Amino acid sequence: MIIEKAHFSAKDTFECGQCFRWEKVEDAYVGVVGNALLEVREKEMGYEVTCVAGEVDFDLAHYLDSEVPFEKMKAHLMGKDAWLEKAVAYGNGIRLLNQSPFETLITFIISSNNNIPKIKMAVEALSFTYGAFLTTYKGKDYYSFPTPSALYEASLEDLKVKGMGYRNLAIYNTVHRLVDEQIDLMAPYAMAYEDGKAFLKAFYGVGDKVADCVLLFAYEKKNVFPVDTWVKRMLRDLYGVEDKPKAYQAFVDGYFKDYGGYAQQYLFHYIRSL
DNA sequence: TTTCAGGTGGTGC
DNA sequence: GCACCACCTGAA
Repeated sequence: MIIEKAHFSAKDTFECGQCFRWEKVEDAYVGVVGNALLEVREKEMGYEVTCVAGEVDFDLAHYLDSEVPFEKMKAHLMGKDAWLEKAVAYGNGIRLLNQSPFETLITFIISSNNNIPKIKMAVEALSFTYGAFLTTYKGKDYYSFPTPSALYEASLEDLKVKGMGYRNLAIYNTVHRLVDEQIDLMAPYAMAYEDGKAFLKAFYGVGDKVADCVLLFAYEKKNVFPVDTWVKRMLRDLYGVEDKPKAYQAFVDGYFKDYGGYAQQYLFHYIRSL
């Protein structure tokens, strides 16, 4: 599969903090998605996506969010203000990936009060121990992200030492509830934003920010605008939003109503580069 | 040695 | 509601 460069860049997409299993290997990006090891390599005519090992049993174009009307969206966002204009130009190739609900839920629970290198290490450790071996590629072993039933076998202590730390309880509770209560993680796809958020926040360790990230990155709620400390700082410095919990939400709901998820990613990516 | 990092839940106003 | 704090951990 070839993706045109007009509205895609591997660096922008895989390094903007939405995913934790893609990394640059030599001159290409390599990542595990589902039961496949994918490679994205820049060529003259566009980015070539190939399956290195395993099976692509999902819609690859949809995973890469190819259906968005990028011209229209970018024109809309760039017209809003000078910051968005710069941010969209800077992160022009960002795509909001449509990721697996379970993997996104677990990895964003791990992300709370944490940083990207440590999150990546913890996710790799989980996959190595509880996932399925895919292949060895360029000297590195790759494993799929574990299923709920595989993670069910993990003890609290093992989750702790594998890099989850005190978040071990949140992971353990979430996985055990999913399996024991046979909770259907497909349900939020059909829910309105507020219902999906309540569904996710019912899991221990999931608050506003993690719930919003999962809704945006997995459940395709593309107007959701997750607010973390960086975004708070940005809203305060760029838009003069008052430093109070409700003020952020009120501003975001009003100002970033359309394409809020993309607006958040463009701005987030941009301010972190300054 | 102290502080901080891409939050959350518990506690006490 | 809102403010404050502990919490695994390791890098600066």
